[in-house]
This record gives sequence, C-alpha cells and structure tokens, in this order.
Amino acid sequence: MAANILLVEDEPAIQELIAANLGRAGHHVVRAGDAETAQRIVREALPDLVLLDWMLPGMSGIELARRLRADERTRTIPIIMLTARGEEQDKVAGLEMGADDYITKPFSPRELVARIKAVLRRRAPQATEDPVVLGGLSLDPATHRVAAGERPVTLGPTEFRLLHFLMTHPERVHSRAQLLDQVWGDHVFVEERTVDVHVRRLRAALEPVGHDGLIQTVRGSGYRLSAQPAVAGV
Amino acid sequence: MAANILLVEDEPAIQELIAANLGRAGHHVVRAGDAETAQRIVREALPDLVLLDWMLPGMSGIELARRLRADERTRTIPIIMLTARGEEQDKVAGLEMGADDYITKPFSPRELVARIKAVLRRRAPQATEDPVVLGGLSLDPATHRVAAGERPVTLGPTEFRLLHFLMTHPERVHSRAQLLDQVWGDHVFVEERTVDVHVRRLRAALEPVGHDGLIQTVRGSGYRLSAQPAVAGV
DNA sequence: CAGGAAATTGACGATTTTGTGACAGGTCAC
DNA sequence: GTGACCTGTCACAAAATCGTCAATTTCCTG
Repeated sequence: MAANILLVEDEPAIQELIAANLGRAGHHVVRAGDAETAQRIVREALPDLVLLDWMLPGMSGIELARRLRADERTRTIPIIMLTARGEEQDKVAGLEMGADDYITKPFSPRELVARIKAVLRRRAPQATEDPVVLGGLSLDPATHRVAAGERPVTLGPTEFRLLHFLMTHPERVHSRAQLLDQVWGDHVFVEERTVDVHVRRLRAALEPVGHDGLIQTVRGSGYRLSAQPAVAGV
Repeated sequence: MAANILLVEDEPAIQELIAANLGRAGHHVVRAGDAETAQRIVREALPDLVLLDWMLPGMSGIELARRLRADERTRTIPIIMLTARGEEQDKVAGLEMGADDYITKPFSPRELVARIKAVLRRRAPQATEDPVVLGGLSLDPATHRVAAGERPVTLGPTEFRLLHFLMTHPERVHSRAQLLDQVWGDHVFVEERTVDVHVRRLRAALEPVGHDGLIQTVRGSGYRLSAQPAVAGV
C-alpha cells in the first residue's frame, strides 16, 4: 500500500502539490528537479515507482526512461509519466519506452493516486497463499480462515498475520524486534511490548480450542510456536 | 492458457497470418472482418479477449471499443488494439477508451502471443455462461436471473456481476482492489469504498430471501462469499 | 529466600475500518 | 422530454481493532 515514490518534476509548485497529495495518501516521496539527479537517486534508493514529468530541463524524461529500462537493476521499476494535454506523440513514445501508464495534466489528485495504486498492484508479487497446517491447527490465507480441527477461530488482522508468520516459521525463537519487522513491517514505530499483548490475544483465542502451549515464551529472547510441548527439563 | 480470442481485422492476409499464429499458440480464434460483425459475435460468444484492428471499414475500432465498454456484459473483456506505425493519436485515444494494451504493426508473432498472455494473466478466467448454484441461491448468466429457491431476486447490473464473480469464486477473500479489477475492470478508476456500497446493496437484496450471512466481511482484507457461517456460535 | 528483571494481564482511549443513508448525475426506454 | 433506474461519492454513525500503560505475576540469580 504505502510505497517509496520518486517524483521527477522541475516545476516547484507542481512538485509541491503532487508531493503533498502523495504524502497524504501514505506514500513516501523523494523529489528530483532534473533527470540527472533522478537517475542518481533511482540508482541509490531503488524506489518502488517513478513519477516522471516528460518536460524536463537538460535530459528529457524520455531519455531517463530509456536509461532506466536499459539498466538491469532499474528495469522493473514502474514508471508513470506526467504529460501536458496535447503532447500525444510523447505519450506514445513513452509507452513504447516502457512507461507503465501516463496521466495528463491537469489531473485530479485522486486519479493520480488511483493510477499509482493500480500500477503497483500489477507489480506486486502474489503473497504466499498456501494453507498452513500444523499440529491440528490450520490457517488458510486465501479464505482467511483459521480452524482448530473443526472449530473455527476468530482473529483480528494483526493476530492473523502474527499467527501466519509463526506457523510458517515454527520451532524457532523470534525476538520481539523480528516479529515487529515481519508482522508489522519494518517501518512501523510501535513499542516492543505490543508484541506481548498480541501474543496474549492470540493465546486467548487459541486456548478455548485446546491449543494451549502452542506459543511458548522464551524468557529473554522472544516467542516460539511449536507443536512440541514446552519441556521443563530433559 | 488457451483462450477464446476474437480477431477483428479487415485485411484477409493479415487476418490469416495472425489467426495461424494464435492457433499455433493454442488459442481458439474467431474472426470478424468489420466492427458490426465483431459486435454481434462478442455479444454471442463472449470471448476472453478481443484483438482489434483500429482501421476498419464502417464503424471504427475506437467506436467498437467504446460500445464494448459501455455494455455491462462485455465491459470487462480485455481489448488489445492493433495499430499501424504512425497512428499515434489513435493509440492514445484507444488507451483512453479502455483498451488494455496496444501493439504496433508490424509485430512478431512471439510478441503478440506474449502480450496476450500478459493481459490474460491480469485477469481471472472469464466467468462462464453456466448457471451457478450455491447454497440455495442460483444465478444464471444466460437469462440474467437470480433466484433464492423459488423467489426471484432483483439486482442491478453491477450487483449482478459482483454476485456472479463472488459465486464463481466462493470461500476466497477478495480485496476491494481485486473486486474492482475483476468486476469493474482494471481500467476503471473508482473509489475502493464503492465496493462497500455495492456489497451493501447486494446484501440488502439478498436478505429478504433469507441469505443473510452469505457475504461476509473480513476486516482489513475484503469480502468473502461463503455458504459456511463466518463464526460458529457457541 | 529476596531482589529485580521479564512477562502477563486487564483496562482504556485513540485510531482505523466498515455500515448506512442521502444525493447529484447519467442512461435508457417510453 | 421525462420518469424510472443505476452509479459513484460523500459524510456520518457504528464497530472493531490497536497500541499503551500500570498493576501483577512469574521466573531467574545470587
């Protein structure tokens, strides 16, 4: 959903306007005023998407697009080009150059956001959709259902993701920091204790269906999901 | 990956050439030499994809595209347009009209096949004409009718397509974005919340005939049609 | 066994997501 | 035209979920 976007636009007012709108939509925006700067930033930061004005001082947008498509590392980064009404040959050239979409100025912020979303959606890799079964517990990402045997288990979104991660990485201890990275996303700023609370909620949801010791606490390290019972001392 | 493809092309030699190549790639090809014929065939056969030459005698390709997009039954059928080099304004107009892709003559057979594959991949298999029955609810695409047992259910076109898609892909959770792609078509830009509204209308239409929990909300993910209850009461 | 760090727990306000009713345009058959 | 749909969007209401805190409890260490 949120993405790193490089905005290449020489007109400061328009740049500001677009950046503000994208920011409001939850995207992280990096700006460049000319193609050379843009090229450098792309190499360094590898953004998720490039918003490229066609009319630029110095190197043209079309040339930048060509170079990005020529470089192995930047080849797959989606490009949406911004064109003024009437520059039809540019649009076509841009699409032939490998732009993924174009949008004609003036455009509504909403349309821009929608197009970005659509392009990103097409590129997004399909998440693992395979059902996971482990010790009588089954979780199916496709149907978004969890069941202990026959009995369904109701979970909130975060609990669901947490359980999904734990079930796909069982028998292993995960620190709170790791869980925050994997389940919440590494850009989120939340307390580590929050993990505890969600683990507790998960346990509470699993307990009435007879899966008590499934999630084990490893004092000082983190949590572990294990089909094996937590051993005292062997 | 075999698909039913309608080829609209007035030049017999080119028509033959393309048809041969597509046939070799495992596709089933139906041909039309003009837009009027094409329109009729689309209505009858509902192909998986339309390959549309832009330069046609009589009704232009662009007009045909517009009509296909206007009819709710054919709205989501992907269109790839064939253009001659230099017809730049046509390409732009075509994409604005809702074509999914374009390809410039002359093109290599391999490129054509690749583009077709790409466009088809973006879309789940086109729903069939077969009636669907699920949990006492029956939907017949041919007659455009929905009934709960004996009682008929009245739906608007969008609601119908939405229900049709959900019934042909039951149990699975669909995000709003996916539903927009599949039901509205991925060239349409509408708010995601629009899906909510239509789901609500669909629920409202289904409720008086005793199909309450059929469409379930999966918080944070989307919607799911399921014969099974969302949660098991104690 | 005491001290203290680490983890559990219950509560709660804030935030996010979804449900709902209303409405302004647009289309189409008449 | 014109009246009966249909649609997409909005604003607001209702729900569900989230993150945090402080009070406890648990568990190790010495």
